[in-house]
This record gives sequence, C-alpha cells and structure tokens, in this order.
Amino acid sequence: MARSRDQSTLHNRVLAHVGPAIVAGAYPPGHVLTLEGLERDYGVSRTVAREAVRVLQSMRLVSSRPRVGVTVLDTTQWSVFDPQLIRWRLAGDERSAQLRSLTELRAAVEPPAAAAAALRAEPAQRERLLELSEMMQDLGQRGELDAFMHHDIEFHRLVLEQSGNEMFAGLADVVAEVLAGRAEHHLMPAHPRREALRLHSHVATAVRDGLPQVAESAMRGICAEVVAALDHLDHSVSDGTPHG
Amino acid sequence: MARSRDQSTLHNRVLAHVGPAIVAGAYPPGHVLTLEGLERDYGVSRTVAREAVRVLQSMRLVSSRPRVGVTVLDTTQWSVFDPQLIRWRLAGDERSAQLRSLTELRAAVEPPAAAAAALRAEPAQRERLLELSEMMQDLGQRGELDAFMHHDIEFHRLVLEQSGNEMFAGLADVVAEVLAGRAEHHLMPAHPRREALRLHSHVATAVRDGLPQVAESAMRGICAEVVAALDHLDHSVSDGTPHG
DNA sequence: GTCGATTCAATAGTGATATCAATGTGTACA
DNA sequence: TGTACACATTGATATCACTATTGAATCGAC
Repeated sequence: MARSRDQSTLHNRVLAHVGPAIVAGAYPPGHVLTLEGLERDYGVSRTVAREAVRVLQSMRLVSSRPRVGVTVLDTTQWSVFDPQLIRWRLAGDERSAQLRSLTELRAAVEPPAAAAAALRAEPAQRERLLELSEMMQDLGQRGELDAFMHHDIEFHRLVLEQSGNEMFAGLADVVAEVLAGRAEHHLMPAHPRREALRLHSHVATAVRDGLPQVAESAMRGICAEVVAALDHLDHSVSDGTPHG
Repeated sequence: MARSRDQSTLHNRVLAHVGPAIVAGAYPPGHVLTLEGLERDYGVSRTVAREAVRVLQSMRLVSSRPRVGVTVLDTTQWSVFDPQLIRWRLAGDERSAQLRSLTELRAAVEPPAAAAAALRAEPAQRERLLELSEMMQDLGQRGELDAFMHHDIEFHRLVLEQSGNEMFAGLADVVAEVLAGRAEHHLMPAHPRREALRLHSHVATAVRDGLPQVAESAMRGICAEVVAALDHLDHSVSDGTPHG
C-alpha cells in the first residue's frame, strides 16, 4: 500500500513536520518562514529546505518571494484535493472537519460513479463486485467487523475505479481512508445495518445488470445514511448508526 | 486571475515543459529520465532540475530512485485533482477527455453543492446569486455571449464557494475553466436556452429561500443538460445544444 | 553443467556547502 | 512627501562527499 508518505528522503521528513504544522495552524496564514529558519530548525541544508518549500508551494500552502520569505497562504488557496494535504488534515485537529467535507464529497460522487460503473465496468469486475457484496453479507452477519470493513473499502474502491472516470477513480484512496477512519470515530455500528447490506447488494446487482439508475439510487441510499449520521453527530451524541 | 502558472522561476519553466510532455505521452509511463538529462536539455543547474522533479514527484507523475533515475509513473498513479495537472491536460491532446471527466465530476458535485448553499450561504451572497441570475437572463436575451459566460462562471463559482464545503469550493477554479473551455469547443448555443436560464433562476431563488431540495433539483437539471450534450457529442456531430 | 546465492563495482539520486546574482522592502534622508 | 539606497532573502550555480540500488561477475552446491 505504501500508505504513509515516504520518509526515506530528508526533504520528505522536513515536509512531514512543516506540512502538518501549517495545517494545524502552528504557522497561521500570513506567517513568514525563511529558508534559513528551516535550515536551522531541522538541521538541513539549503538544498533540502528549498525542495520542501517547492513542494509546499505546489500545494499552494505557501508562496515564496525574494526579500520576503516563505509566506503561509490563506486556507482558501490550498489545494484541498492534494492527497498529502488531506492526510495531514486527517492526522491533526482538522480530522473531523476533513472527514465531514470528504463524506459530503463522497456522497456527491459515489452515486454517479455507480451509475457510470453500471454502463462501463469490465465484466470480470462486475462479478467481483457481486462477490464482495456477498462476502460483506456474510461477514456482517457474523460480526467480523474488521474483515467487513476491508471488504467494504474494496467494494467502494471498485465502484469508483470501474466508473471509467479517472477523477472518480482518483478519489478511491481518499474514500478508503474515510471508511477506515470512521471506525476510529465510532461511526460504525456493532453490526452493519441490514438496510445498508441490502443496498450494497442492490448496487452490485444493478452494476452487473447494467442498470445505471438503479445502481445510482441504491448508492444514493448508502450515502444518505452516512450523511444523516454526520448531521446527527452535529446535534447530539453519536449513537453509532449507519455504515456505508 | 494569475491564470498561467508562474513562469518567473527557472524550475517552473522546466516544469512547464516537462509536465505537459509527460501528460502528452512524450515520455510514456516507465520511461526513465535522469537529472543530468534534464540539466542538459534545459540548460539548468542540478538544483533547478531537482526542484522540478520534486514537484512532479509530489503530483505522482514520476518517482525518483537512486541508481535508477526519474521514472514516469502510470496514469493511474497521477494526482488527477492537481490543478496544474488538469491545466496541462486541458492544454494538450487530452483536452477533450479531461473536459469529459470534469464535466461528469461537476455534474456530480454541483447539485449537492447547491443544496448545501441553500442551507449555509451568507445572506449577502444569496442576493448576489440572484443578481447574477438576473443579469444572465438579460445578457442571454441580448445575445451578449461573452459577458454572459463570465456571469455564468461567477454564478457557478459562487454556488460552490458558498456551499460551506471546502472541497466543493476547491473545484471552483476548475469548473470555471470547464465553462470557459466549452466556448472553444463549440458546446455553447448561439443563444442560451430558455430552459437553462430558468433553471439558473430557480437555483438562485431556492438558495435565497433556503430550499435545499429545490436548489439541488434545479442544479441537477442544469448539469443533466450538459452531460447530455457530452453524450450526444459521442454519437454524432456537435449541434451546439445546451449550456450551464 | 545448471541453478542459486554472494560479492562487488558502477551509477544515479541525495545531501551539504560556498558563492554570486537578482530583487523588493523599509528606512533614512532630501 | 517623495526618492534613493542599504540589506535581507530568495534564486541559481558549481562542486563535493555519501548512499543506496542494480546488475553482473564470481563462487559454490547439487
């Protein structure tokens, strides 16, 4: 999986400190860093410091100008779709806000992705999707939550990847992290809800049978539950409702 | 607008050549570049070549390993949401494929964004949205297509920005480019369709009145037209149907 | 003799340092 | 109030030593 970002190079290690620090607000927008400061703080050469800044710059987290320094940009400028940035936010205080944004995004994208998959998925992958939904049924009933979650993740990843839209597919990793992240946030019920299981099954069969509107509706049902749980969290305590 | 990426620094100039070259397939996946080669080809120092590679690396366009070189990664690895990458594709042969992906993405995201805006937009911005839709009516009837397009872009940008979801908002620039790009692709009718104009108006009033479902439906109508035009392009010649 | 493990050297990226150029800010001065 | 200058800071280059990986050459065993 090569999950965590590569720590093998120095500039990545610097990045792994400065990036989260910016995201966490340790350096607020408008704050000015200098290359010399970075060299000192992390004990690295100018070469390495500059490379780290270049990457931050390409994410629009900072802008670098002569005589001024490296300025932290306003949140609205950030490349919020950058996977690395998303991970930094998920790892910090922004976690719950980031999960919320991502869940809304997911709820928007997955239904159309399911529809597209019904039209464009490879035959073998349609079968695979059906298998996954059956395994989810089984694992769900037996209460094997961890294995269930992994199959759930694979299910949603497969739908996105088979949508035939590279941008939908590009969200697969992020959606996987959202699904994995919900467990730690106590958004998972002890047993997956029957309703959700049935909806997954409907998505799978609709994709197999090439019925885009059915697939879209079923997926919309899955996502609606998830978003509802999110809204519910806003107004009261989590009681662990749905799953997706 | 600061449209074109910054050409002021050397590494950005290298990036502006290498990036599009990779995207265009001049260096196919698996192709190995070397820092020395980049230095030679672009007449820059090692530092500059390295910085360019770092940025490409953060976009997952390439991976860099000692003793191996800088390897172009497979398309499926790319950070397809990176604004710079999107622009490179829009500027090259991938243009029409990229417009298609983005249009599908947009069709997925804008309706929920409109619903969210109906719940969360600032009062002043709700008024602004209404103003924009009225101006669009006027400009559309008078056939002032260029001004119309700019208001259209602002309309959709405003909805996304007022959705209260940073990730929806993060698509504003990209959607703006799609809307601007359609003109060059002959996807715009000589006169905006009445239907589309009315739908924009419905979105604006629904957002003002705090009616998420109405806003979502109306926006879905707008997007459906756009996607239909896209599908139509697939099977026949463009006759310039809708707009959004 | 073939197959496998080990060794080793060539090679390309990685990191550090020194140095100069370019430039915009802020201040001091007219 | 306007202008010019000093200087801090990034931008860029050149060059050094280090490190890790590959792939071939070598060695050994079956």
